[in-house]
Amino acid sequence: MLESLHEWNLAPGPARALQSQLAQRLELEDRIDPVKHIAGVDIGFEDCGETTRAAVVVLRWDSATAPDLTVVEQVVHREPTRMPYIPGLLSFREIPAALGAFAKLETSPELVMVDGQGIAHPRGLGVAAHLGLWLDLPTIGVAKSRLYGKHAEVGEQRGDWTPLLAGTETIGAVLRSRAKVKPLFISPGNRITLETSLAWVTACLGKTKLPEPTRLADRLASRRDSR
DNA sequence: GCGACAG
DNA sequence: ATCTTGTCGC
Repeated sequence: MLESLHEWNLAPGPARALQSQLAQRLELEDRIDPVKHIAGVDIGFEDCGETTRAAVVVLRWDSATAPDLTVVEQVVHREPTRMPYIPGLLSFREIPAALGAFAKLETSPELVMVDGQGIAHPRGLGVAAHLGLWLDLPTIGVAKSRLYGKHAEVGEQRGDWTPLLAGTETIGAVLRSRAKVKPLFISPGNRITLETSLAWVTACLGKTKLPEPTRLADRLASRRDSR
C-alpha cells in the first residue's frame, strides 16, 4: 500500500508527527483472545550494522502446565538496515525487519512481548506500541532501560514495582524482575492495560532478568544461536 | 542554551 | 545495538 511505502522512509520531523497521530489509534484496554501462544521479538545487527536481523520466538502457553513454556517456533529474518538509531524513533529502524519475520511465521500468537518501550515514550508510541498497531495484536513493551517518564526507587524484592509517570499519568511500571539486577521498564503497547501487561510479564518470568519470550528472542537475535 | 536519550 | 575473556557469586 502507498502509506506503508512512505511510513518507513520519513525524515525525523515527519516521523515524529506520525507517531503523535498513530498514538491516538492505540487501544489501551484489554482486547485479547484466549492466549495459547506468546511471541517474543527482538532485533540484532550484523556486518557492522549494515544488516538488521529480526528474531521472533513463539512459546506455547498452557494454563494447565503454567508457568511452563515450550518453544513451538522461531524465525529469523534479515534485511538491509534502513536508518540509524535515533532516540525516540527506534520503531522506524526496527519494525520493517520485525514485520518480515512475522510474515514468515506459521503460528499466530495472541500476545506479543517486544524488547523496547510501549507507550512509555515522548509521543506515546514506542516500538511495542507501533508494532502492535501494524500487527493488530496485544503487545507489551519490555525495555531494559528508561527512555521516558519518572519514577521512585523500586523495591529490592523480585516482583516489586513502582509506577512510571508522565506528570500524573501512569504510563508504565518499573519492575524488579530479579533481586540485585537493574529493573525492567514495562509498558502496554496496544490492546492491553498496564495491569494485564504486568501479570503476563510476571507469569513468563523464569530464573533470569528477562521474561522468557524476550529472553529467547534476544538470544536468537544476538547471533549466537541464529547460526 | 544545556542535558537526556529504548536499541 | 556492537566490539569481547575471564571471573566473581548465588
